[in-house]
Amino acid sequence: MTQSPRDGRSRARRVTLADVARKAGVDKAVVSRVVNADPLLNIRPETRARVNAALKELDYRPNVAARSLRTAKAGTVGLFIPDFANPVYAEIITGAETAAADLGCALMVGSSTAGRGARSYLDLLGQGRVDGLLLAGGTITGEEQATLADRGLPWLFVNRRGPGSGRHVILDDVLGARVAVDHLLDLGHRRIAHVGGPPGADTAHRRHDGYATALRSAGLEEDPRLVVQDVYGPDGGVQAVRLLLDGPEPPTAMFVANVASAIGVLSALRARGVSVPEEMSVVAVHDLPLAEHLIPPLTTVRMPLRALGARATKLLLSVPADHPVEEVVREPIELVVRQSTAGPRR
Amino acid sequence: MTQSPRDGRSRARRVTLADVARKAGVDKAVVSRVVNADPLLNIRPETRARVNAALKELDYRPNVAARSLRTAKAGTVGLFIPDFANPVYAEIITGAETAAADLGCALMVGSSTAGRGARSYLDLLGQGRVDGLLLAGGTITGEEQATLADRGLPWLFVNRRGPGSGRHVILDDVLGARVAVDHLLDLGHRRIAHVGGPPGADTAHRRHDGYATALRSAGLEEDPRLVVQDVYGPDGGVQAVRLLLDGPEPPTAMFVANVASAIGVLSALRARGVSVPEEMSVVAVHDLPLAEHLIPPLTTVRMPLRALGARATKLLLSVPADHPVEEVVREPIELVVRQSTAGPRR
DNA sequence: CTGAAAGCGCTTACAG
DNA sequence: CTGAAAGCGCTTACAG
Repeated sequence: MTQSPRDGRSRARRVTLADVARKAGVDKAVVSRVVNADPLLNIRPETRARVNAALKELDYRPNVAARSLRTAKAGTVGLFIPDFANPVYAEIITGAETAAADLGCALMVGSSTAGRGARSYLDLLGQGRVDGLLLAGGTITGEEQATLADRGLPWLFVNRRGPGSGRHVILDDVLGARVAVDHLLDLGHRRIAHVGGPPGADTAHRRHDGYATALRSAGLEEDPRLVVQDVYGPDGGVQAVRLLLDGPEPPTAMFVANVASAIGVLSALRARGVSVPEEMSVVAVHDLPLAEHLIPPLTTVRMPLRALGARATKLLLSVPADHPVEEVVREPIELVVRQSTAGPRR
Repeated sequence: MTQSPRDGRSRARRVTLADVARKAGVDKAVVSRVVNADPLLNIRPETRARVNAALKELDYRPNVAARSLRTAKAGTVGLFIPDFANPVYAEIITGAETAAADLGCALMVGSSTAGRGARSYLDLLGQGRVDGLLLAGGTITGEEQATLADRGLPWLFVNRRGPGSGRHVILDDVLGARVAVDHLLDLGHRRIAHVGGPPGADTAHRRHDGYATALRSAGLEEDPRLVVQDVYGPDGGVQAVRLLLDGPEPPTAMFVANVASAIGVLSALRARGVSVPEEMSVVAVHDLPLAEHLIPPLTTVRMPLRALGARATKLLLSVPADHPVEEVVREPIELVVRQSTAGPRR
């Protein structure tokens, strides 16, 4: 605790509403209304001009704490993610950040990587630090959810459906998966494996759905030996390749639920001497700048992650906390064909 | 503007200090001192117990806005980065987040990806939203820096030296580069290229320094035709490979200033049929989980990015704004040898 | 050892 | 058309 009087903040006293009011020769209530563009304010143009001049001259900025205290609104939305290192969340964050800024709000992102998990993040939020909380991916315990509800904090699950919450915004993962699998089917593949996400993940569930649906539409039956579930990430992909290639009748193509897993899939295939796409086609969900530079460049399905983050932010801020939100973001999903997919060798 | 009275926040009135005081039968000043563990408070053990019981029973959480208004401290530190998608920043963020939490602070991260750049982020911060600002990477214009100073907001450059600021925390990039280049020298390489970062980047400058120093220590002279500067990122790497391989006397090894560029280097080398490490060794700064799964697995120099983020946060919060900070984080730098480096073919 | 009071900087009915 | 006043929930000298 440095309690020095010269700690840099006290340098110049901040400009307050009262300063502006004095300079403009009006009451601070008037200044407040001008600042907030109160539509009910009926003010003489010359008075408004005087106020605006004073505002500008003194470079007035409202004190956020005072405003928050008075209005019981923080002007901030929280976003909780599992890990900053996951580029999928980077896209969601960017979308949320943009939307929040458009609404005049700040965004406060927290992750569980910092160690203590969602609980300690919730503690930090305290009372009034955020107006609502976006919960992206990861897992929230029942206790944590109860804590949220206790605090009267509106929350919204992003990219996953919460346990019976009825408050979530997701992407059309079923369609995304279908697009990927249809691409493989169009190329002529019939033995198509699915490198799925972890059993607990809602996105994994929905992508598996899309995979099954696509096969069915093509008159194919799902072969359980061709479906592997593992963590999203390179290690999951490595593991999946081992299981799939050691099976009795290996696939000719793989639909990978996540681009991070696909990185592991490509490296494991190479390590085993399986060439892509000649001997194995690979397509994954989520496009990243990286995908183009993998070896070979990876065919992906681009999902509207930014739109997801933006939409979630808007809904969190506009829909009352006790109303249900169950939205699927309908921005276009795009197949990005690169060099990891080709027809099966015959 | 939804002005509905049922907006979810008003559901249950929040518990205030006064509620706790009433329940415990003391004045709220006492509760405040207990909550904040005021060392000057001399309180009868039984009174303290009563207060603590009431605190727990009502599940009291201080109102951050009220506290901030009173103390003129936000309890939040801001971190501004160029892009969430860059995994290097992910590590810095995680370090900062952990340190902030340890100090009882929240972290507010903003990026310039959201469009409007540093200026609009600064506007959002308004007055009192953060106690200080960490500026990682990227570029800050003189005007922006002036704005910062005007607001009396302490700031600190992270992983770069600000223009004459005298307030920064960086890593020992010179050493990191030396470690990488020494590794190549030890393997027997003599024609070692440098795929450097953009001319404006301070880290690029320091890594180039380390490269030059290492060569000199080995009695070698820097060949300007073997040094290429380009953006940090796969595209920069692709570009660099083209320039280097088309030269008169191509290198046998490449020291790449950034792992993101190395991804492009590997893919470009492969596209040109140059095998790694047989015909070309590649080593890059920054280790990522990804590096192990590149083809071939990439040899890297692991830099203490988390420690950097953590240290910067601590310094920002403890060193007065008008004092200089010029620190190099001395956590260990580690060479991670994988399969992209080998002796030169002869 | 504990209480009463002032005040941080705003916003918002209300009065004139 | 503009002003005076109350109050959001804290913290902190100060009084007793």
